Amino acid sequence: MVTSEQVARLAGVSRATVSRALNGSPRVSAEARKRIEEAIVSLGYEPDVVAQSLVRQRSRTIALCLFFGNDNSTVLSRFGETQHYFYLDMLRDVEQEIAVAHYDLLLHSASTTKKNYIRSLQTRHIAGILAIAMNPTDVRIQTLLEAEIPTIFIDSISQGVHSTYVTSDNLDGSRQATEHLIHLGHRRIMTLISGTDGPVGSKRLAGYCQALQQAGLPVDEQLIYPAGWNTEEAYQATMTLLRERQPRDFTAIVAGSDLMAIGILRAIHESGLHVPNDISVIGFDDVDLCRYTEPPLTTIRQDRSAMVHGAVQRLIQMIETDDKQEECRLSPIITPTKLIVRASTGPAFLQA
Amino acid sequence: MVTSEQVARLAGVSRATVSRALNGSPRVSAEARKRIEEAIVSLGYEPDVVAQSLVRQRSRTIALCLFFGNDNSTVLSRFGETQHYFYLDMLRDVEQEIAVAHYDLLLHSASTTKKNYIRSLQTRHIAGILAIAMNPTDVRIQTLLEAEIPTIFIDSISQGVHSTYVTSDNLDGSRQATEHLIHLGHRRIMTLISGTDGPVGSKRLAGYCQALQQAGLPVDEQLIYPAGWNTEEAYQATMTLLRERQPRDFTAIVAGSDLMAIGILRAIHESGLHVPNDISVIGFDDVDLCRYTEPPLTTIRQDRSAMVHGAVQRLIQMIETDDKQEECRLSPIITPTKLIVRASTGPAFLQA
DNA sequence: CTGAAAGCGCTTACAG
DNA sequence: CTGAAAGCGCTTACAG
Repeated sequence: MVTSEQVARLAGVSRATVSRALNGSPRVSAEARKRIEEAIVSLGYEPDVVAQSLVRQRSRTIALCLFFGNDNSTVLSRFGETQHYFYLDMLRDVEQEIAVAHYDLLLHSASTTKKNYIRSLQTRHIAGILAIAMNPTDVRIQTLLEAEIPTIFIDSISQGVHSTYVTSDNLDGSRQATEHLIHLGHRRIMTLISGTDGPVGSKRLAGYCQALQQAGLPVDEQLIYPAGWNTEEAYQATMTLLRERQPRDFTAIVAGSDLMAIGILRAIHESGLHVPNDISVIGFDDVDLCRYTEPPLTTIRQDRSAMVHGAVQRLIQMIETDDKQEECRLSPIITPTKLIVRASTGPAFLQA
Repeated sequence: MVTSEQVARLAGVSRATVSRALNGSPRVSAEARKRIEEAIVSLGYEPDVVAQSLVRQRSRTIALCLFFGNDNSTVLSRFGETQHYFYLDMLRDVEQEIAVAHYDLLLHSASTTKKNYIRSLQTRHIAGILAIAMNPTDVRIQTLLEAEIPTIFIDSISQGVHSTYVTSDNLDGSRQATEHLIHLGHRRIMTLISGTDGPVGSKRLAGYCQALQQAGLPVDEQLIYPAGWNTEEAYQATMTLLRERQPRDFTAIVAGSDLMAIGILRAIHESGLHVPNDISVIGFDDVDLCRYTEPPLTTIRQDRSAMVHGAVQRLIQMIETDDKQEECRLSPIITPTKLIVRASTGPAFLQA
């Protein structure tokens, strides 16, 4: 490995000067800077990131913390589960943004105890944390808040001195979805909804209710059906629904998410019914898969790019003000949503 | 931050002894060890990982290198593309295995030049690399080989002093798939295949041919149709196929992958045909999604767990022998595949 | 503008 | 079995 010592020798200066040149200090003469740059190129020098982290007491690394279960699972462990596909789609944008900002991304596996978890983040001198928690009451959220490491939450309404959050306008999105169905003539609109105790589910439910009320339609308890976020539970719930509700008392379904909608579509198919002629279905998220469902899924698009961009910018801003020992309370970001019409929704006139 | 200095003071020993106790050296008295352990607990001490990495000249970090395009993209950047879903499913198993072995996983974004890429891995003192390259001629494979960092490749046939690979028995899997269709009475079996210049595609094509030959069926060039690994290209290819082949000269399709099969199913649906009554379709990989396609997809399962377990064990073994300055050429691992029958394949007697 | 020196938190021969 | 000392590769007051 080439060290700064070798660069210094070749350039005829001290390691201190090499370091200054590298870090853009103004206190380096033009000649010295030139010789150093030449030496760096000819030796193929690149500073040792580990040594830099030690002396700076901070590495340019951002840790990803995904709390999807209540266990001490690994970051990606539950990505195979359909309820998390949306966040997965998000992850690649996260990596891209973080790379542009010259940070590394660490998938650090949670250790057994709460305290150790923070400690291990600290002993790695993590610069910041990007956190996604499915369960709003997950104790690890509080743990992160206490760690005093700059943290940005996605879809968790958690704020503090070193943390803030970014989320979609879930209420408005769900309102648009429901409104779309109302415009198509639907009057009995079911919603299969998840996590109404959490920030995402509760807003989506509220948006559904708001659209009905604005249209002068009653909010019927019978039309609000709870289910898990995943495809399988949505499938099971729909099967139950179609079996029990005879004659059927709804003509459309607002799904809590796209992956739930996929389960719903499957249940409707299996029951010998047609989408959208018999039942219209609308999703939420706009994952890539929507184009390939049968039929292609009408949905509400979350602006992933805006969410990720906002999240990373906020996080880096927190890291930098933290470096200067300043306090920094940043406001959250709420990104807009948008209706994407495909083929799973249609007019209600075909129904009884 | 609690340091080893503080632990040493509290335990009445030197930092050297604390370090020895921590690293399981036998040269520590029972009493000293006991006092040190107590001090560690009472102070909540955990060693600084960055400092350890510096002095050991090696961090307990494994870098993930995914080369999916020919660009300098980030690790996850192309995961939204359907052709990579299988590897994504794999990634969570990778993380799990690596966590169990007490290593961290780094998503390190590729820098611009070939040389810099290795340098930046080195300046981070990466212990090992887990690499997946879609394109067998990707120059970065060679770059990795030259880096002399322990590397395990998945699905790339690359070996060296510090590297080996793990892959499925793609030939046998594809043979099983084709045989399954032959057993169902199909005689004109199409294959939509990708990357026949690479290790995966070429083996799958070979398996298809082998099954036909063993059954005494001719290998007809007309039945081998190249397409990209992704859903969209498979969809387009199938649409073209169904349009151009009138009357249709095949009754079944062996897809290069599950995600290709999804595009194929969609094209068949849109053409007004039925799966499996008109055309049988079989995939490859057995991703989670297979259960939710319409109809559920018959496929060949790759043993992800075995692949990942083998990969991580091999990698760690290489890291450890590398630590001892020993040379270590490990043999590759070829994991078995298995036919999973669902509803997208059926008997051929319904066709003309 | 520049260099000598101290220090980040650990580990590891070396001497005892 | 144990401690003092050197060292991993860098940065940063400090003095000039």
